Amino acid sequence: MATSRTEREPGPVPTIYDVARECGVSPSTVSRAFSRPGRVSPLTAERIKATAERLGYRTNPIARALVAARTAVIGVVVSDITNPVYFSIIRGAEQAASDAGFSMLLCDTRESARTERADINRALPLVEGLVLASSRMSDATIRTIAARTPVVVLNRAVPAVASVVTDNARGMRRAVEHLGELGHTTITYVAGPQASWANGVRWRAVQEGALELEMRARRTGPYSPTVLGGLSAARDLLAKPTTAVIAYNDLLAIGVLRGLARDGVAVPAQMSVVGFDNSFGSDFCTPSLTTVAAPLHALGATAVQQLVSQIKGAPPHTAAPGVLPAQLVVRESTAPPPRRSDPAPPQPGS
Amino acid sequence: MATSRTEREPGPVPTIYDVARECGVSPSTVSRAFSRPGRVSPLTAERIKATAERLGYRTNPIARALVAARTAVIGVVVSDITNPVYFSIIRGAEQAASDAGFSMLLCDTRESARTERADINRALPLVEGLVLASSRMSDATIRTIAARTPVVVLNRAVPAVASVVTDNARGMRRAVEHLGELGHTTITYVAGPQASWANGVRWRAVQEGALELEMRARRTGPYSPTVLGGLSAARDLLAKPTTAVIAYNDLLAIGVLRGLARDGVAVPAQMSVVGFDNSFGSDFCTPSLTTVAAPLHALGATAVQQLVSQIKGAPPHTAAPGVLPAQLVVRESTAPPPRRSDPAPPQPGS
DNA sequence: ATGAAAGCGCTAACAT
DNA sequence: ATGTTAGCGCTTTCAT
Repeated sequence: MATSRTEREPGPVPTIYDVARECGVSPSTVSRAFSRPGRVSPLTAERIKATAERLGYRTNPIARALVAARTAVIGVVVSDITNPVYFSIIRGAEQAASDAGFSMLLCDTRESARTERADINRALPLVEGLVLASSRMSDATIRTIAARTPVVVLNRAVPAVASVVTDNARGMRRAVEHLGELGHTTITYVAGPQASWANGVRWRAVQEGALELEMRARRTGPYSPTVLGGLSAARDLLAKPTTAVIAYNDLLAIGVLRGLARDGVAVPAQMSVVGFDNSFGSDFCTPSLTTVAAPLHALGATAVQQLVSQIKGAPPHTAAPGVLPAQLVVRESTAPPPRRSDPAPPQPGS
Repeated sequence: MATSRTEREPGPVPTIYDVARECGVSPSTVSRAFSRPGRVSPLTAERIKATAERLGYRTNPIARALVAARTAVIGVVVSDITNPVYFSIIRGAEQAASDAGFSMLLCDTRESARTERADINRALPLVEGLVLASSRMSDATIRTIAARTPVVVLNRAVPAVASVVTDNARGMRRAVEHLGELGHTTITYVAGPQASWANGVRWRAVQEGALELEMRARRTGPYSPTVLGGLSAARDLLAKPTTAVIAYNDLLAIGVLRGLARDGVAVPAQMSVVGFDNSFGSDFCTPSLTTVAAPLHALGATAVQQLVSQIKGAPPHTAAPGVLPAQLVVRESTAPPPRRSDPAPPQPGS
C-alpha cells in the first residue's frame, strides 16, 4: 500500500474498473475509449467519458507505461542550466513537448560527462527519448545510447545520430565579414571549452573566413564559457596586438567587455567585440553586444519535434544534421579599428 | 509489444526473473537485494549483484512505481522559465533532488494558471511531489493539490501548505533604509503582477519602511515583470515627482534603467533605482544594479529538501513558511538625490 | 464493437 | 533469511 501518507488520500483514485462498473461495460472498453478513440462506438465512448469525468478518473500513465512502454515523457539533458542560452532552448523544447502531449524531464549535468551518464541512466527508463544539448560525452557513448532509445543531439553533430545545429559556419562568416568591412585586419578568437563541438566548428569558420578575406586570425584560450572566463580572457588579450575579438559565446564576450572596461580599454573605440548566441543579457550589457544570433527557441523546438517523430516510429534523420540559420545582430560593441595615429594599445593597470 | 522500433533493442531487457533463475534464488530475493539492502544475507546479496551486473540488469522504475508508488521524480513548476531568477532556483532544486536520488520534471506554465493546472494534472501521477514556484493558482486550488500529494510552495505563503519564501520584508526594509540614508524622501514602487503574492508583500514592506523612516511611498503599475514591462514603467515614471525607485524585481528594474537612459534621465545622478532578486544580469547592466539579493539557490534547494522529507513521511512544515534571509547588494544605480539647485526633473523626449 | 483473460516487472504481505 | 503468492492499473491478443 502507498499509505504512509494516508491522511492525504480523499478516497481511492478511480480506475478503469470503477468507470467500467459504473457504465456497465468491460474494463477493456474503457481502456480503448481513452487509448484508441475510434475503436469504440461513438455512443459508448461518450458515455464512458462522461462517467469518467464524473468520477474524476484519469488514466494512470505509470500503469500504461508498464505495459505499453509509453510514458509521454522526454528527457532533456543540458550541460549547465545556468547558461542563459538554455532559457530559450528549454522553452522551445518545453513548448514543442507540451504541444505533442509530452512532459519534460530536465537534467543539468553541470558540465560533467560523469554526471551526464548517471543522469541518463536514471532517467532512461522513464523517458521515451532524449534530447542531448551540448553533451560532453563521446560520440561512441552517444551512439550507444541512441541504439537503445530515440535521441536527438543539439548543438553538435554526431555521425549516425540525429542532430540539430546552428549554422555556425555561416554565422561566423558573417561576423568576420562585418569586422572586415569595418576595416579590421586581425581577429582574435576567444575559445570556449575544448570538449565543445561547436567551439571547434566556430574557430575553423573564423580561420576560413579570415583567410578568404585576407585577414589574420589568432586564437586564445580555451576559457570556461562564462562571464568569469571572459574576465580572464580580457587580461590575456592585452598582450595580443588585435583590434577585434570574436568570442565563443555571449557569456564569454560579456566577460571580455567587463574585463576590458576594468583595464581601461574602450569598446568599441579601441577594440571591437563580437559574441555568439544572442542570449539574454547581450542587449543590455554595456556596450550592447554585436553577436551572431542562434535560433535558440527553434533549436529546442526542432529537436523535440524530431525526437517525437522518432518516438512515433519515423526513422531518425541521421544522414545530415538539421541546420538552422544564424543571423548577425549588429549592436554597439563593434566599430572601425583605431587609426594608426591613435594611442597605442593600452597597457594593463586600471 | 513495444516493438515498433524493434531494430533498436539489442535483445530483451533482463528482469529480476532472469537474475533469479541465473542465481538459483527467488525473484523476491532479487527484488529485496535492490530495494531493501539488509533484508537479505550479505553473501547472496553479493552474488545477486554480481549476476545482475553481468546480465546488465537494471531495476525498472516504472514497474516499481506501479506497485510501490515511488517514481523518484519530483515536479518543479515555474511560472516563466525565461525569467533568470529561475536559473539559480532550478539549479538549487536540481542539485538537492539529485543528491536525494530524485529526478526533476520541469514545467513552464508561461504565466497562465490554466496551463499550470493542465501541466500539474499531466505530471501528477508521475511525480512523488511538487514544488510550486511562483504559482499563479488560487490558495484554495493549491490546498486541494496539497491534500493529494506532497507540495512545497516557493516564493509565496499559502496557509496550511508548506512554503519557503525570501525574507521580503527585511530585504525591502534594508532597501528603503539605504535610500533614506542617501537622503531620498520619496520612493516609488514599481509593481509587478497583481497575482503575485511577493508583489503584495514587497509593496507593503516599502510602505511600512517609508512610514517609519518618515519618507513618502508611491506606487505605479502593475507591470509585467520583464524588461519590457520596465521600459513602459520608465515612461510612466517621468510624470511622478520622485528621486528613487524600487522595482518588484530585477528584470523590471533593468527595463527601468534602459527606459530612463532612453529618455535622458541619468541614473543614479538624477534617479536611484533598486531591484530585487540579484538575478543574472543585474551585475553587468549599466549602471550595475543595487538590488535585494534573494537566496535563489538556497530557495530551490530548501524547497526540494522539504519536499523530499515530506515524501519520506515527515509531516509538512505548515505552521509557518520557511523564511530565508535576503541581503542588500549596493552597486552603482543608487546615489544621493539631485540637490534642489540641480535641473528640474527632466521632461520626456530623447 | 465489445468482452474475457493474460500478463508488463516489480513489491509486499504472508509463510516457512 | 528466503520462498510463495497476489496483485498494482493498464493494454492487448483472442474470442465472440
